[in-house]
Parts: sequence; structure tokens; C-alpha cells
Amino acid sequence: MFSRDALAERSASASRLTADHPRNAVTANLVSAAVVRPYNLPWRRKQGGRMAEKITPRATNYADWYQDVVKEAGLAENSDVRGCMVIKPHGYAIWEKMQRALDRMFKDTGHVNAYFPLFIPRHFLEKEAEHVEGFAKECAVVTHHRLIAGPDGKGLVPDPASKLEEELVIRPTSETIIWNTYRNWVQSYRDLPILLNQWCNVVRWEMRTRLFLRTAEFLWQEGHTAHATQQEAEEEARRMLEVYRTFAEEWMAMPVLTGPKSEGQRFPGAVYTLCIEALMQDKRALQAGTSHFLGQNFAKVFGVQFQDREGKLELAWATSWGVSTRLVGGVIMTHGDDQGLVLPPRLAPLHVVIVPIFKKPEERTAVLQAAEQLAAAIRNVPLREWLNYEPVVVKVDDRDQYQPGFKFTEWEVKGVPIRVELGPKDLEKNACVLARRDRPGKAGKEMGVPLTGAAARIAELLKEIQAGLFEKARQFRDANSYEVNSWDEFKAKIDEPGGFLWAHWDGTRETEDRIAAETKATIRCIPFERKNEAGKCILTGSPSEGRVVFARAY
RNA sequence: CGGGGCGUAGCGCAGUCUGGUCUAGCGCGCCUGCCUUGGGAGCAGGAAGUCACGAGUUCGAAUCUCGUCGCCCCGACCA
Repeated sequence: MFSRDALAERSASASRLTADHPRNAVTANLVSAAVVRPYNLPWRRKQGGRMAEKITPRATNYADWYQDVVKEAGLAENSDVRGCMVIKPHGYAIWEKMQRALDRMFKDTGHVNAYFPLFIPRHFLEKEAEHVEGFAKECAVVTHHRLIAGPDGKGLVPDPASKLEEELVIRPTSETIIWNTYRNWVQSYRDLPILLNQWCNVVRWEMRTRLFLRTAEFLWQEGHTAHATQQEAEEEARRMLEVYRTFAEEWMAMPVLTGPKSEGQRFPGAVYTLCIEALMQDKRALQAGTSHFLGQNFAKVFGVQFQDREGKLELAWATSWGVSTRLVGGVIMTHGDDQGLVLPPRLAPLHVVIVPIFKKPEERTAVLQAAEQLAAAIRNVPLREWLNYEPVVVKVDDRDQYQPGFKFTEWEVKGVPIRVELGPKDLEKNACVLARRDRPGKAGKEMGVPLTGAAARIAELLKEIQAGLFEKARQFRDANSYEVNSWDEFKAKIDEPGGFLWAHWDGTRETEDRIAAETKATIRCIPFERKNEAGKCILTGSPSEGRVVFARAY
């Protein structure tokens, strides 16, 4: 336990670090500007300007909108540690949902979980040349193992006597330490394949950070597999990409393109990198997951050899694949609206909130009783399989200190898929009001839903919302994808309207780099789903065998 | 690492130029009570700050000087 003083000191320093946040000042300006926007939502009028809008509209400033949603929905906040976030319960609950669904899919494809150390001896990292170059610049390094009092007797400094013989690097990814271990595990083809995954944190010393999208420390899973043949490893890389695609589309309701990365975007140390790539509402791309075929690069440098059936010594073939807490950012930016977070039901930590309404004490009793009954019925709807064998989560918001209107707004900001409004007028008719989060305001309300059928209707609605969110996102993605045929058109369209630009490219690193330098657009992927179509590179005019997808990316 | 900005209550800010009126205010939030509850309620009372830190100038410093620390933004870099 912390002492009272220690806690006071902590909170004092927390305030110091956030109070001077200039972005807040900017946001405040935008927020007050937002108050004068057209009142398309009738109930806002009642506020009389007292209660400022807390969420910047997306059209005003998308980056501020994102920050506001993360904050107001209680997903995460900046910590006192530079570049690192505190993931708050609601945000972590979403990550837990993702973990559970993915973990089941990994297990279903034959993988098991394990755990490797946070610390990696420097010389491990030095072994694979490309890998070194890719990560060297962004590593946190442990140099000492003890603190002593400072020279003036105050504070603590690393004890010079405790300097480590060899520095330890905080893992930016675990290929090296895992393949160093695999060396001892693999002697025979019978030891293969190794199909292993770990859930853990990693650190990449990013200079500029954004909550969930890019932080110095983040949570992820990294799968590391070893195989006897190239074909098997390539199949594995492809299989796990398909797992990611399925998860993104069926759980996150986020449509993705799949395909290899260009050379310039490849993972350091990989032979090739496959990715899932999504389009956010501001028409910037988000790399949402990657699956790498690593060839024999790591087996070679860590000496992972085995004897095949004929007794010949062979090097093992490797894959690695990962998704991170960045996906939470992807959900926010795929589905969120100006009211706040919108969660796809299959990832929602809370599916249904029941807001009781009453005036007199006897009304309170009757309403709360009916609310609990309804909650129990909802908990029994047959959605367990669809929800990864987890229950439908229902909450009766019986807090006395807040009025219904406040609760409506609060649960909307937090993205709860369905709200039930239940008051005396409803009870007279044995009915309730259902409000779906994916259609805010009056448009999403179903009045007079009979209490006896409400649970069944809610089960339907949850599935409808999940499907609807995906469909809406897919339409958005398709509506913001363009085939572009000239350099001038490319330069114009990447600025306005933006989005996924399908264009011919001559396949060279030089051209890719030039395009990036001039437009900040990168090749997001070379989609599997592209058609065979000969053409000419938009920049150089050299022959191209098919279009690749360009976008500005997170 | 270069350029800019900012550190005053839990959060957002005013006060700093031009030292005394600051025994440091305001809004939101928080606590108590009353009242309210179908789209972010209202009234009354209250708690809460070593004005980032250190040294100096001065009769007197949130305010002036010097130093230190921290954070944010832009750029380079990147999941």
C-alpha cells in the first residue's frame, strides 16, 4: 500500500503533467467552437450552453476527436511515464475480449501459449543484420542492476559497481530470444513444428506517441513457429493472416485488405510480410496485423538445425505473426461517431444497459424489479457460442446520483450497443424502449417493445448491429477506394479525397521511396484480391503487372 | 536531436507585462442538505493550492533575475 503522502505526491505530479497540456487548450477551443454547430440533436438545446460538448466533432478535427473519445469513454490515459499509456478498465476490457477471441482461434489452429523473458542480451539482437538495423534505433537498454543514494545524499543513482557486463535490451519483439531457445528444442524433424504464441508487452522507443496507436510500451501477442519445410512455414504465415482477417471482419466488424507488404514496408529480418490493412474514417490506413515468413534467417543465425528423415542436417523454417492493442484504436476509428465510441457487440464488455426511470418511491421499486427481471431474461438469450462462450453482459444502472439523461449520454459515449429505457409509462403497457447505439438519437429507438419479447429482440438486434457495422464500414472503405491512372491524379487524390488509391507501380524500392517522399503515401499492401491487369507505373511509366494499394497511414 | 510553447485546486483556466489591492480567484468536478429524475437538472452550504523546483533581488515575489527539472506541440523517425 502507498502511504497517504505518497498518493498525494503522485496525484500532485499527475496534475502537473497534464495541466500544462497545450493540446487541451486547443481542444477546449474546438470544443467551444463545437457548441455553436447546428443543433441536430434536439436534447442538446436544453443544456443552454452550460455543459460544453466534450467530444470534438470528427469533421472539426479528427485527431482531437480520437483523443476525446479515448478520454471520455474511459479507455486510456497518458501516464506519468513518457510515451506510455495507462489502459483503463473499459479499454482493457475491450483488449481482453480481443485476446479471448484470438486466443481461441490460435488454439483451434494448433498453437499453445508460452512465455519468454522481457530482457534480451544485446548480442542476441546483433545477430540478424536486417533485424538489428530495423530495431536498433528504438530500443530501451538496461545497463545497471542496482540503485544507490546520489552523491549529495539525495535521490537514487545507478550504482557504478552494478554496471552489467552486457546490456539487456527490453524486447521490441522476441524472435531472437525465442530462436536462441529453439536451438535447444530442435534436433529431429520429429520436434517440428513448434507452434507457439505468447501474450506480452514490448517496448519500442517511439518519439511521438498516440494512445493505442503508437506508444513506447504496448501489449500484443506474438506467434513464433518453426517448421521442417518451407512450404509448411509459408502455409502457416498465410493461415495466421487468415485468422487475423477473420477476427478483424467477424469480431471487430472492420473490413481489411490482405496481401504482402512491399519491400519497403517489410518486417526487418523477414523474407516477406503479409498484412491486414484497414481504412479509418479519416481515410488513413491502419496496419492492423502482420504475419511474416522468416525463411531460415533466424535458424541460420541461432543454429536451429535438425535431422530429416534421411538423416540430413537442415535448417528450420520460421514464421512470426502479431496483433497489438493498436486494434483498440482500430475499433475506435472504424466505428466511432460524434457521440463517442461505438462497439461491435462481439467485442463489447457490456452489451446492454438498462436505465430505470421513476419519480415516486413506489415507482422506483416497481421499475427496478422489472428491470432486474428483464436483465435476467437477457442474460439467458442463446448467444453464448456467438460471444465466444461468454455471457451476454447486462447492467441495470440504478445509480441514484445521476438522472436518466446523463446516463443515456454516458453509456453512449462508452459505446454500449443497446440501451433499454424502462419507466412507469412503459410498465403500464408491459413494454420498454430499446435504443441501438449504431443509430444515435430518435432514429435508433424502438418504442413499446413488449417486455416478454424484449430479450429475444435484443438478441436479434445484437447480431443486426454487428452485421450492420461491418457493412457500413465496408461501404465506407469501398466508397473511398479509387483506381488511379496518372501521377497528377495520384498527387491530387491523395490529398483530397484521400483513401485507398489502387495504382500501378513498377515494383522497385526506388519508386516506392520517391512516391513516399513526395506524397507521404506508402504502399499499404499488394492485395491478394487484385485482378491481373497489366499497366504502367504511375510515376515511372515502367511496366506493372497489377495495382497496389497506396494510402497515408498511421 | 533541432524549432516553438507551457508548468497556479482533481480537470480546464485567469492573475505574471506594470511586485503590495492575492489572506491567490473563476468554471467544471468533488462533499453535505434540500429538490429533481422520459436526453448531460436546480438551489444553498462546504472541502480542496508549499503558484514546478532551487538560488537571488526587494521592506514585500505567483509576478523581476539566474539556474534546474518536467511536459506538450511541430520536424526528423516509426506498428
